Amino acid sequence: MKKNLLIVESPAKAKTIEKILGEEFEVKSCYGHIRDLEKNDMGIDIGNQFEPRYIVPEDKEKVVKELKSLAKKSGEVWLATDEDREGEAISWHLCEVLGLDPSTTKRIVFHEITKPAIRAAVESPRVLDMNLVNAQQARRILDRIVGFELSPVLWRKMSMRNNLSAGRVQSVAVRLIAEREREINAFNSVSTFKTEALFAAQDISNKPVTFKAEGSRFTTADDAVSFLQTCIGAKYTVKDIQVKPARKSPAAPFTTSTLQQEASRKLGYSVSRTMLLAQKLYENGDISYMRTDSVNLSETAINDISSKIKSQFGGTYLQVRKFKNKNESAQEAHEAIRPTAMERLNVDDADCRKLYELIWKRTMASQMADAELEKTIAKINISTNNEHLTAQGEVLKFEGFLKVYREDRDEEDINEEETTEGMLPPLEVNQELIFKEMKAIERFSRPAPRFTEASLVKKLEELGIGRPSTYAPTISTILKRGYVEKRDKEGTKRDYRIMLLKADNITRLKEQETTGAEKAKLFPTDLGLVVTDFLKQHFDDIMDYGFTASIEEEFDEVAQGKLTWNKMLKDFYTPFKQDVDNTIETAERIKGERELGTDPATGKPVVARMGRYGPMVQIGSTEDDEKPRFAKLKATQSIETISLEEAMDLFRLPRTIGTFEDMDVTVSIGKFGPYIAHDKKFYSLSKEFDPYTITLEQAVPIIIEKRKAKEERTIRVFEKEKIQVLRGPYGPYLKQGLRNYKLSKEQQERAADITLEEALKTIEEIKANPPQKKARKKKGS
DNA sequence: CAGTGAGCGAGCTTCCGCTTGACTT
Repeated sequence: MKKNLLIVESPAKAKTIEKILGEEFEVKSCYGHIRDLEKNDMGIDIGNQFEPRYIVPEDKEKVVKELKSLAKKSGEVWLATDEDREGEAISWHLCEVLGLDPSTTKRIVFHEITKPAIRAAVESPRVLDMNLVNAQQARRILDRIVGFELSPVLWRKMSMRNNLSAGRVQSVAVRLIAEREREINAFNSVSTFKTEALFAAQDISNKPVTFKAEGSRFTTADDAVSFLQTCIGAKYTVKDIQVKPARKSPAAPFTTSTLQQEASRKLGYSVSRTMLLAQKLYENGDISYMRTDSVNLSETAINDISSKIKSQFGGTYLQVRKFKNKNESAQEAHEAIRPTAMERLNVDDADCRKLYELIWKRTMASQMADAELEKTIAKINISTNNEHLTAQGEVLKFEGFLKVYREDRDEEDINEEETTEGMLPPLEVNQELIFKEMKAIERFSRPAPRFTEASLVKKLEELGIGRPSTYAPTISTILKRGYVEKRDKEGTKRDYRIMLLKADNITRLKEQETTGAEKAKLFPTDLGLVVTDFLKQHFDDIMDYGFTASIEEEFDEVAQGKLTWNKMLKDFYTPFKQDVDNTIETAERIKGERELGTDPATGKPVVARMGRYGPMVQIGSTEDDEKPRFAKLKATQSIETISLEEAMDLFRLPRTIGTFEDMDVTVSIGKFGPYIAHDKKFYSLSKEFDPYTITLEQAVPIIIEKRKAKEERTIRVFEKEKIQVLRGPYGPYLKQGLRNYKLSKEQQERAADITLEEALKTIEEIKANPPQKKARKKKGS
């Protein structure tokens, strides 16, 4: 009997399933989508009911060919792609390409790669759900329309660069970052004065300890001082003690988004690094599938985890839990991310180990008992006024899941008020306390922090925008387009006031703190801000945070057969296309201009705006007789925040800072950043030097150093032919003019002896037979 | 390789969501 062919999406999955199914089935993978819309003319016949034109992309031709020939040879073809909208569509495309009848071809689904789940699936095949397929087609076509109509609008209206893009997901992601930045810029920090007292006491073993109690907050320094004055000479008595039990529960097992968040907080990984390592672990069979929005664990997995918890910590630590997805947009085609075998505590690959451990711990904790705490709150009376102080303590009574795992929190979720920490010494009601000191400390309110990659993913997921497979690529896209930058920001120093009451005396102190320092955060560029403003102004509905959620509702209606996909698209397209046409016709070019003031020297206006080559400042206007002066903004400056003073500073380049070897040394900023020019040669400046302040004394050693480095790199020179043998990071190589040529291993070893003849011959050979670059993707034809 | 900044218009770019590899100027 011929074997049946079962097709799944992922090759790693195919291997596992083949083992489970045995003789009857050959299991193959189609590597995701096998067809896509043609790129020419959008790939859609808009006038003809939005009829899509599908093609097999070049990089999928091989897979499709193989599947076709296998399908011919096999018995029956079974489709086992993921059970969600995209998976259903992949199965339909397979039918179309392999010539299968969608109304009879066997379609099976499972949410976990376990023997019982797959056996059960094979027992009850169904056929394709064409409504679900149509919902996917509607999703695909709408995204194509939005992307391929909006992007060209930007090309027309922006004078800068020509690979700009816009889309349902990326443009909203940029908007989130842009708006957060403006919130931060507009934030007015307000300070309040937080009071706290220190008392001396003895702990259980009679050791002297101090503990803290908090009082009211005051809005002004005077109020705080007045309060401290009323406390002079006071007695402090415990008025009331409350002891309350409390519990903490573990977080759900990982989804793609929560894994990215925790790997970012605990390990400092970027979203793409996390996915790369997770992919390795998955391909190695160490973890379940890593692109998932489900928090569900299979029965098989729960049994495995349970027995591991029992053997390692004992039965009191076990608490089997079923987690539910909060998120409505979740499609739950897979399990949560978990180790495939809990007995494996670690993996060999050093790069993957930390991530694996994180997944292992989170998975264990999710099925462990609550942690039990005891919270103590003591209220303390002040004899000289009506205020009171509060001391809080917390004791862990039973560790529960905290034995293995504690979830980190985002900056923005950390509430400054929560200061419960440590234990309180034993206290009794009516006990008089030994007062040491009381402080009123100035504290400033803080704006919301900038997004990290991971906190952006969290926000997108909350809004139902994007999918587990696209979070990492979306971030790459907005970075690549230059809408957003990932960087650190140095903090600034700030004074804060402290009023100290000690030994019946009040003293005023001043201390310094650093504020606003950020690491690996997402900042919008001027380009991102300007494009966001433009899109919001003209395509408000697409930029709305609720847009995806609302069209998802319509896709659901299509999936339920209550709405036809063509009608849905028509209702969307008619007003959208009008907006597009309107915008092309009437909207002004995007400039993002901001007036900064007038140039003190000439009285001419100074503006900051987007130019052809990026953000810049300009003195005078192009209509003047005299040509305006231009200067590029520094990387950390923005059109929105640059001051007139900072702008005028930019016109200080190029500077001549002195002479060396009888020739001028000048400093400027060029295409490749700041540089020193001397004797018609250029020397790039490293970050530690500021071109605006660098001195001749600093510049000369740089010139000498670079000359020396160049000499050391040079192995041989054939002056007349302009050929050099140079030492590079990958060993010796040839350079003629501006082009580099590789030397063979054998040639590298005797680089110093290479003759002019041999060099010329090598270059000729390489020119005649250029090294194969990776084949460029051809456009859909 | 180290400057540009008007408007015109060749010919180019672009979306989101499934999936993995093949590269080291």
